[in-house]
Amino acid sequence: MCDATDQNLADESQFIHPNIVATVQKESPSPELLSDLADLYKIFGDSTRVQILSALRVHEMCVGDLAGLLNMTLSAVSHQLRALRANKLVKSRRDGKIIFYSLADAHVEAILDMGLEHLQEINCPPHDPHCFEE
Amino acid sequence: MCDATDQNLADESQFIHPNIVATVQKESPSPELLSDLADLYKIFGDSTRVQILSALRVHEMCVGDLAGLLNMTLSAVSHQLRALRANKLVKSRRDGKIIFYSLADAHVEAILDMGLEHLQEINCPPHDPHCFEE
DNA sequence: GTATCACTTGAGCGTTTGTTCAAGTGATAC
DNA sequence: GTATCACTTGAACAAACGCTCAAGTGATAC
Repeated sequence: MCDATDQNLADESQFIHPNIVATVQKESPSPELLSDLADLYKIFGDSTRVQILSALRVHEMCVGDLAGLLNMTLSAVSHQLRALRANKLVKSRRDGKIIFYSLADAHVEAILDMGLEHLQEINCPPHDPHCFEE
Repeated sequence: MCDATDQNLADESQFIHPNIVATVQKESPSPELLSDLADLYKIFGDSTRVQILSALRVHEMCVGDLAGLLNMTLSAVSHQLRALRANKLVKSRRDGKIIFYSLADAHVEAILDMGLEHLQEINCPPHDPHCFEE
């Protein structure tokens, strides 16, 4: 743990509220970890990849069927599957000539659900007073 | 240009496993909703924005302090705050000349936590000795 | 009024990203 | 062996993205 008087970064030179900045510096995760977090969300931040993940959530699928479902080329889907594989969000098994893809673990589903929940909240739910205007 | 066998449902025409595709089509959310979901995650998919959100989670902050904390220009931070505002992930209040930003609601924290949890699972799962696998 | 502060906004620019196209790999069938 | 199928991969290119710079806005102080 850090000393409470340690303000070597948030001193009086440049900050309007140095004490607040010092507190935030202490309590927020490191920029490196947050950068990894951003990289993870970046994978979910594409329509094609989210559609693939959402489809695989229902059933394992081969690349050709995924391409037909999304109305995209085999190559485009394969490129995105590569990104999903690299980030361990999907796994694959081979059966003869066909390769079946499926979600890597339950965490992927949880992340999808979390986002869908938030979307519903944002779109002014019927009986929720937390509906901002503008 | 579509061929004569192109149909709106997954029949025997182009798919290797038409019944699987049909099931997925029925059970997966619409492409429009999934596109909105991708747009939401896109906001979380940038290191600067995640750092801002993570900082605001600890305490409300003004733009200048955020810029100092992240070691970025006022303009760069303001541009990202605009994106966060547009997606209702942060809210602001004015106090004289200073504008304080804070997280819009608890859902934002939950999404951040979900991602951080997943990162920990990926790096060193408790029962899996498969660390540093590639 | 002018000046300053805190912040926003638009244009410009280099970097990143996602798709297409063409070529290549690995497995099955003959 | 050759042929075909299912899929992958690398290069290329347009579109989207994030930062910088300069100008602009709104509030306070004088």
